[in-house]
Amino acid sequence: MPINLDHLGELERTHSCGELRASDAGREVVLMGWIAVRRDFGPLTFIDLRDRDGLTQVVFDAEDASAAHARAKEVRGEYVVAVRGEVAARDEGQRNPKLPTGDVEVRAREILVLNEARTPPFQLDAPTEKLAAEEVRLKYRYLDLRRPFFQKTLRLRARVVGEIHRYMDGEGFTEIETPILIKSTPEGARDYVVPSRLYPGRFYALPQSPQIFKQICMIAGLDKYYQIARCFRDEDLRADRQPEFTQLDVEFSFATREQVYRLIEGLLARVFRLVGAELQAPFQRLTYAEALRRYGSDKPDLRFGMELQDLAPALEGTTFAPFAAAIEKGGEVKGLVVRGGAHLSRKALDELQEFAKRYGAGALAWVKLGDELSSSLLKALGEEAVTRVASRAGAEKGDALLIIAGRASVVAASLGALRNEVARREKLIPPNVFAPLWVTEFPMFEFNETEGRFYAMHHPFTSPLDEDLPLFERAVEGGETGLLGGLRAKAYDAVVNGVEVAGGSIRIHRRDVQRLVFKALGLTEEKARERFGFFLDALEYGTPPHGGIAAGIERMLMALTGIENIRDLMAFPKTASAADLMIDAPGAIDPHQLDELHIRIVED
RNA sequence: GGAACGGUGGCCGAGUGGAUUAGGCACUGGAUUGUCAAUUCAGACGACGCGAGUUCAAUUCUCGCCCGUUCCGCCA
Repeated sequence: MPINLDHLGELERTHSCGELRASDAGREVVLMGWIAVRRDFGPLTFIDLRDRDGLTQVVFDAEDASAAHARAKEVRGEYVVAVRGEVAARDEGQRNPKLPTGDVEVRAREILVLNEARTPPFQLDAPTEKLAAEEVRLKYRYLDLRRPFFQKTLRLRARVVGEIHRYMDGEGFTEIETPILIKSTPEGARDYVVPSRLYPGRFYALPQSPQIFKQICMIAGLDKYYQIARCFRDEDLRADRQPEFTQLDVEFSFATREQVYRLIEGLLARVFRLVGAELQAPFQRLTYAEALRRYGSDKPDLRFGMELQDLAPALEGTTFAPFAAAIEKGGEVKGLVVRGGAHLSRKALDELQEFAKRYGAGALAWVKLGDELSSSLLKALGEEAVTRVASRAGAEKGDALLIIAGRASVVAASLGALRNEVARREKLIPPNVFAPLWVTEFPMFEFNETEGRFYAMHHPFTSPLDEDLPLFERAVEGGETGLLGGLRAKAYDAVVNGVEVAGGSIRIHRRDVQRLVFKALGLTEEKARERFGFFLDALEYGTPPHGGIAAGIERMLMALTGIENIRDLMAFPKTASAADLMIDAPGAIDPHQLDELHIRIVED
């Protein structure tokens, strides 16, 4: 049934719903917001009024203000109202310690109903475990975002971005915008593409990152560039990946790696201070090779130990086929010690094996040092060998040892993932700890087995280590292609708590080195010209040495808050199949629009 | 491209080869002067994701598809 609405008129808010305290008692205030809940006691009615700042309890007393009280009976959940009244300190026993405003209430003299609301499709104040499915919440995103959780995280996000601007400005960087409609470049992720109306059959691409433009800025003498840039990648999604996301993009001239490290350490320290966390600079450093060897990951979570142990030395001469084969073929046998893991059940170990198999592991062997020794390897190796392996790994009484054998890449991937999984399950990750590090010396190239050729691990503009340059020349000009896999790049990632928050490199500024890279990638001079001609030209007009980094805003927030889902850190995210459930995108377009764009749809 | 898990009223959630198909929240009306996820009484609404198959009978079993989440591949 319809309710007659009041006009806001010239009435103005005096306070938000989150800021009144006992010291405000006696003050006449005007609050505006949404009805969170109404509690009706007949002549006495309470309303929790909500806005972005919090909740304030408003009391309507039929004796004090009968008109307002009657009006308050008509409002329902999510109605929008303005309340004028007096702040009153609550009596002992009536305070609500759960609310910052819980020591006061507003005794209403007047209520204006500014808008009504349909009954919401889901409960905004449901406890986390009873929260409506994300599918429903994404469809009604504007309601979901009213929840304090999003009000809080989105404002934190804004504060982070604000802090970044202040820091970069203070460091003398110039904010420069680069275009969104650009051209598709080969390699890297799939592009999102925009058809051109004026050029039939031609397309713009949305940037995967402003990479080339920021290097052009360096060639242009802008010296210190930054931008908070939207990036687009048409690849399958994950809990930490969205088709569009935001990066702090940075590039500066005459850059050394050490300067980049210092800049970003300062930035992350400032940003993390917003949540009261102190990051110790300089950050620890691990080379890519060492990170993989010790943690099985190029973004190790250093909040806990549990390093991978090489068990091959304790297995010399073993006849146990899986281990013997792995070692013989140049693979590895490695394990990780789970402190206090002897209690792990057979079922739990089976689950962990299933987990490891996703990463290509053949099997998961285990040893438990409980009251008595138990192990999946007891029959195959015998008690003595099992004990030797366990002691080699550093396992002690009460521990468990998890072992995987196989190709080095599989052992690293599966044990690295297992390390995180076990730490999470066994609660071995200390709370409120932040462990930042730099991973350095990434390989220049990565061999793609399916395509039988090398790809740039970072991107094709990444500079090799100076000392690897002679090797690089030999590999490319001397045809010793096999050497490419061993070349190291001036590339680096910043990692916090296992989250890759930033990645970058010193770039190539010399035309001759750039030529070598293209050649190594199998790009002919003509192909390179066709795709990057303008850039290769630019490189020949006095390019300063330069380098930079890009830091994912959402990734930073994940590390900062511990929130594991990127969708919870963006206002309007897409589903795992890249759909927007609120606006129902992507959508079909008008045949007339298709004509204009010279596009015909082919049904398959 | 592959895999796992899930889809039951507006929301959460139990359940079953067959019967009037739990319960809670939300909703509507009443009672109610200190609640804060108020309480209480009454009421109304109304669902088994879609399609095919098996069966006398399918929300339940089978297959395919769609949607959501997570993971592998992919993401320079």
